Formats: sequence, C-alpha cells, structure tokens
Amino acid sequence: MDNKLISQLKIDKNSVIPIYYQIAKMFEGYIYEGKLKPGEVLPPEHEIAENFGISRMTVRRAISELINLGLVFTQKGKGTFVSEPKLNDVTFELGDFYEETSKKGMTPSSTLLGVRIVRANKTLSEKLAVPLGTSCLYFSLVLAADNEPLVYEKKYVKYTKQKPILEVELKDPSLSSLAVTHGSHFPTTSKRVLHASIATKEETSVLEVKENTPVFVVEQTVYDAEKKPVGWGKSVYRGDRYKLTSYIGWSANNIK
Amino acid sequence: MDNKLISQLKIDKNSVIPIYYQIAKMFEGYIYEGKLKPGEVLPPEHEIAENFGISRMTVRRAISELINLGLVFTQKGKGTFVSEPKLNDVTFELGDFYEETSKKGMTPSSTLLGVRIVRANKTLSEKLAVPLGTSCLYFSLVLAADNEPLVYEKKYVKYTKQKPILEVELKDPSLSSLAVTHGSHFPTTSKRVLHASIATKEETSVLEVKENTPVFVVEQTVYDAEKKPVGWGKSVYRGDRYKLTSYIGWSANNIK
DNA sequence: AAGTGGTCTAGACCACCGG
DNA sequence: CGGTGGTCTAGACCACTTT
Repeated sequence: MDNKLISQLKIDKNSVIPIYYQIAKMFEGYIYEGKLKPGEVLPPEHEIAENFGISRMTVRRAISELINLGLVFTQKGKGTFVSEPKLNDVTFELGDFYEETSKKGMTPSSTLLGVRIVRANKTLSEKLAVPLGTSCLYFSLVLAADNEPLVYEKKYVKYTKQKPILEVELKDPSLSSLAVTHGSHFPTTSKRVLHASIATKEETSVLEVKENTPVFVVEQTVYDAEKKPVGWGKSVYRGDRYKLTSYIGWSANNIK
Repeated sequence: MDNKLISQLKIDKNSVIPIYYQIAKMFEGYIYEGKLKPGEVLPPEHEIAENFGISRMTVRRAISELINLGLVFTQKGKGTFVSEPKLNDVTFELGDFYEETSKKGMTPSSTLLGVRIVRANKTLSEKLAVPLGTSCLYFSLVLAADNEPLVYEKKYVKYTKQKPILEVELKDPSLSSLAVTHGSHFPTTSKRVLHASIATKEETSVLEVKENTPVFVVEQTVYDAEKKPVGWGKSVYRGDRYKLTSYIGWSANNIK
C-alpha cells in the first residue's frame, strides 16, 4: 500500500468518536473505493501508529474491527491483508414472523386452531425421543399478514408439568417459550431444517391456496442443555408469497 | 454471580494458551453449565483482574471474545451480562455445491448444456439493466451428485469484452467469476433470493423428475462496485433432495 | 460519590516469517 | 537477522449508572 494514503486523512484525537473507529472507517473507505484491493497489504501496525501519533494498541483495536467485518485478515510475521469478497456462500435469514411482517408495513395476526393433549405416535415419539403414547401438548395455529394466511404451524412439546395454559401463550406460542413453561428443561439450542414441498390437502385448506401450491416446510426441534429434544414443530410457509433474500460481499447496502 | 466461581479455576500464566483465552473459556463453561444464567451479571472487570493477578486489558480482551460469541453483552456504567439465547431467528446456509457434495461423500460433477451469445429479452434487460437486444453471454448447466442431477443453472452476464471463453470457465462457470472475465466491471456484491416453486416442464426433463416436483429457486444477481448489475442467474434445486439445515442458540454442536 | 465499562498510552516480550 | 503481528502490563482519564 502506498504510504501516502495513510497520511492523507486526518484523525481528530479530541473528537467524541473513538480514534480506533476513525482509523477503521478510514481503511474501510479505502477498501470500498478500491484504493486497497483484495490481497494487498496494509501498512505495518507500528507505522500506522507513528503516522498518527497514537499507540499501537489503538491501531490493533481498529484492525480488529476490520477483521470482524471480514474486510481484512492477519498473518503472524507477515502482515495484514485485504480479504477476497466471497460471493458464492449464502446465508438466508428467516426472522420472527411478527417483526418481518410489521417491517413490511403489514399487520400480523395469529389464529389458534387448536390446543390439546395428545399421545405420541411413532413419528412424534421419535422426534421427541419419548416412549409411544407419552402425553404431549399440541398446538396448531395460522399466522397471517393483513388477514391473508401465510404460515401454518403445528407444535408439540413434552408435557411433564401440569401447568395451566396461559393467555399469553395462546397469543404467541413460540416453540422455545412453550418448552420452558411446560417442558422439564430449559431449552438452549434449536435445529431447523428447511425444504421445499407441495401443500398437502389439509394445508391447502388452512392456507387457502390451490392444490399443488409450492411451500417451504421448516421443521424445528428445540433441545435442552443435555441435548435432549423438548419440542418439535413443523411450519408450512406459502412458497408463492414467502421469499428469503440474502446479500453478500462488500458494501451490500443500498441495493434495494 | 457468586465470587467463589471465579476463584475456583486456576489460570496458567506461563501456558502457551493466552490468558485471555483461558479466562474466556472459563466463563463460556460457566454459561453452558448453567452456573451463569441469562440476565445474570459477571463480576466487574477490575475484580476479575485482581482475582487472577492480571491486567484489566487482558480481562477486557477475554470479554470481547465472549461478546463475539454472542454469549454476553455490556452496558456502560452497569456491567457485563449473560445474553438470552435467541432461538427464533434462523439463518440457512447454502454453500458451494462442490464442497457440500464432497463433504457428504458424494462425487460432484457438472454438465454444460450450452453456451452462446443471446440478445436480451424484456426480462433479461430488466435484470441486467441493459437495453433490449444487448448481447449477453448465456450459460446453462446441470450439477449432479453421484450422477443424479440436483441443480439446474442458467446464467447470463453482460458481454462487453470480446474475450474467448476459456476451458476453465466451462468447468465451473460461477456467476461472479464469469462477470470478472467477460463483464466490464469488478463484481463486489451479490443478492440472492430463495423461493419455493414447482418444476417447469423444461426443468423436470433436465432434472429427471416427475411433474409437480417441488423445487427451490435461487435467483442471483451480481453487482459491480457502482451497484450496477453485471450478471444474473437462476438455479433450480430439487426440493426433495435438497435441505437447508440451521442450528441456533448456545452450544449448537454435537446434536447430529 | 462510588462503581462500572470505554478508551488510550508507552512501553515490553514473544513467536513467526522472510532474506 | 530485522520486520511482522500476538500478547500483556500498569497505569490513566472519561462517560455513564446507581446510590
């Protein structure tokens, strides 16, 4: 890297903005603008420190910000280098239904279709690792945005405690909160599997869609601290209405 | 937090393992074991420092590790607290086809169906933000695992340079690398949209599946530094074979 | 006022890398 | 060997929260 770069911009030591943040933003800018390209090396830490008359620890703090952003990486004995943007790995986020819906300016609502105690059949006994016939709490509900049904959920939790079902839970019976209240253990982990499918007859009627409508199916298992399953659920998302979007690479903002 | 906790374990100052790492792992253990529960406060930094006879900066380095792991958060003037595990947000990862397939012990392969120059129709001209009829490079290929077709991809890039198509590209024409070679700009960002659908007639024949098979459709747009689209592609994943799994919360390891 | 985390300094020693 | 990043110290001052 051309040393002229780091002396061009000034640092305000008396600003309310931390020095490490100013330094980090400066390099972030250089990288986005292409003045620092992937694979290129940053100036040595001591040099940056001298240039701005600051401590090396402060420079390191700045660089650690850049590392957290994935913009650079370090190599002991060699230097700090600008990372290659990875454009082929993707992560799709599926957030909370209420938040997501509200963000889009729609009104979320949920309708409880049924709550009851059921005995575990073969599938459920395997999913929850309990003997056949064990008592389980069953919930089914529909989530809607502006009164258009979008998601159909079925949830099961181990029902060891004889606690009454609270009003609150009927409003938003999330699998993890159900497991806390009615299960025996504290949930700590959750596994979700997403696959594409076609709505079953039951699902077409609940979601008010035609036959052969594509859907996302998300299967969720909630585990306690001992890695034992305490809850299991299946959510069916309308594939024609629901999309998962993901942005990757640098400066992923402001696209749309 | 009970102060006894932090004096129970010993720290080896002369170990090759950094002190900050030992401290971080200690608290990580307490949190996973439930000795430190969500919402509880950690001892003040100066107290931890005194207890182990180390510098406060080293303690802060340890805590910053815990923050990066999402296990704790800090509040100025108040303290450091154990986070609530968020079990309702999910991120699904869709990695590189070759890596993913190899990891599962299968043999990945790709078959190029066609490469040619096409003129942009309405859809393509909108996606790539070019005038109707602009020359574009078109690729279509099938990705298979153990000779079973799993993904059908179609890709288009702006074709400004008159470069010859290289052998290498035929093997793995990823959208971003195509854009580098044949487009006018350097790609920096990518947007992907995932939705559920049903295989079209063309797709059923290419993927060798029945009619009405559910599929994932991933639409990818690659942008250059000026946020202008340089490439666009559509990948169709067999929904019956392809699953996206996600683990969330604490200690998500070792489930299966 | 007392206690907390946030920032910063000016050193130090180490392990690793290259010539 | 000199240069690099990795760790650590023993202080300091600040802004914020609570009492």
